[in-house]
Amino acid sequence: MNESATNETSRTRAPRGQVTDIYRALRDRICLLRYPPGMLLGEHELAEEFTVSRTPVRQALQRLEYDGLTETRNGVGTMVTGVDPNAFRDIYAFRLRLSEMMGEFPAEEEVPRALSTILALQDRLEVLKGQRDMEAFWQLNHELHHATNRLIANLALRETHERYYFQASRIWYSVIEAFFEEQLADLASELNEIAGALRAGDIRAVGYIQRNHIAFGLHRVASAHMAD
Amino acid sequence: MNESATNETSRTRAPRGQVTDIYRALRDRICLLRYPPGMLLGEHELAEEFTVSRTPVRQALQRLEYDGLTETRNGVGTMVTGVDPNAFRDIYAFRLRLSEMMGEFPAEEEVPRALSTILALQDRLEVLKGQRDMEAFWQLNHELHHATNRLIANLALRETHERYYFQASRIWYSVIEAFFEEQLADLASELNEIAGALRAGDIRAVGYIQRNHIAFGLHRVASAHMAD
DNA sequence: CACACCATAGCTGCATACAGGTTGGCAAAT
DNA sequence: ATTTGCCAACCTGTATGCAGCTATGGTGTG
Repeated sequence: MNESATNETSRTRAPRGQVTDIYRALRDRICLLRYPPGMLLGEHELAEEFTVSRTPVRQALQRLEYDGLTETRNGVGTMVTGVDPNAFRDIYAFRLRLSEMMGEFPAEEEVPRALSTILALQDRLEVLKGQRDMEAFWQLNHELHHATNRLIANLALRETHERYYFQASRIWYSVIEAFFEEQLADLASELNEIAGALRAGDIRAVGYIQRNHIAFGLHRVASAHMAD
Repeated sequence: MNESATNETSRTRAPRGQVTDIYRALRDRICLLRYPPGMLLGEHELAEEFTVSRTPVRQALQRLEYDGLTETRNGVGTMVTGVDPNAFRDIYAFRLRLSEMMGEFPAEEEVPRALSTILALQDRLEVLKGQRDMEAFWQLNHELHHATNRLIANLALRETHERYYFQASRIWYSVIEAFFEEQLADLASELNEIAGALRAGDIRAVGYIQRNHIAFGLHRVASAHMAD
């Protein structure tokens, strides 16, 4: 099991060292829902897995807590945070606005790379249609995010865009299973639209496409919660 | 010397413990420029000052590094980061957009408290006009920021607004002295305008006022850098 | 006198021991 | 049988020792 294959996230201010590796591994596990909300993590246990002492593990966990992905309580452990409905609405509303903003800071030179990434993702999505592989689906979403993130020329916006993507990604937990086919179709058309926009070199359009699909997802989650 | 008087910053996800105290104290010192860019901090030294071991100090320093306020190099120490002109432009452009966004998430119930805070700040600014007390000026700016920050009803936007405020505040380092009177006058009119907007209950206006004054500051910094 | 090399002091990164806190279960009393 | 109080196991928070790295100053040589 090669955990170090954290596919080189868009390093904004490239930090280095094994702490960052652990951080990324845990963050991906949380966002890929292999560590579902409410799960309790032990420092000693993780230290054993990564073959280090508790110290670097603690550092990684503290960064996760700072990101709002976990919550550490003395004498208990570190828990993957759940989904606070209020925070959830805030994050989504904010992400809508961030996506709309993307077009204001276009990184033109990244368009070719992004396009080729998107095309590759389309192929992989085709393969996915037969199965019901959640994790692969998540991975695909992640890579789409990274591809579009690189189209942002503004460092601050890019950081924020990424930050809240990770926070938002866990929210699908409750709806992912119920709406799997719909989301698959949605992602397919999103990829299509983005490919078209990139061929036209229109980064602003990419932002709006992303915004709309975030809104669709928001609607889906909202209706799922109505059903409660 | 009572360092624990870190005037209770707008706790978004209230973390507690002495690590956070140390973090806030150091962050304020950096943003108040008592620790100027390039300054080297030693863990042992800080540990002595706060009467703790290196461990909590290290945690605070790591959070500062994560915020982009410091940079830690092995074998050397932790250095207060300088001002990268590119990052500087990005942060300012982003902050402009964030301020414009404020009006979309108004926290109406906070208006009275904000107004009374602003009025108090006006009085304190009057006192300041005679002297040339940089630190008091900074403190005033900080409190203005906190007052307006509370007017944002969206947690994600509020966090981001705060995050980049702290990053941006250090940038004035190079211009603060040259433009002190101008900035004093600017702050006075900003307070006036905000007071007016708050009396009208118009939070959107507060955002636009803030946006404009950020833009003024940006122009000032830019022209100062032209002079190089 | 200039330059290169090396030793050394000081710093951060990591590991580990200890202290403080929380939880769950067991036992005893009602 | 139920409830209550206590204790023990486990977990995080903190302190400290050690290893690795960096910079600097002094020394030896050209």
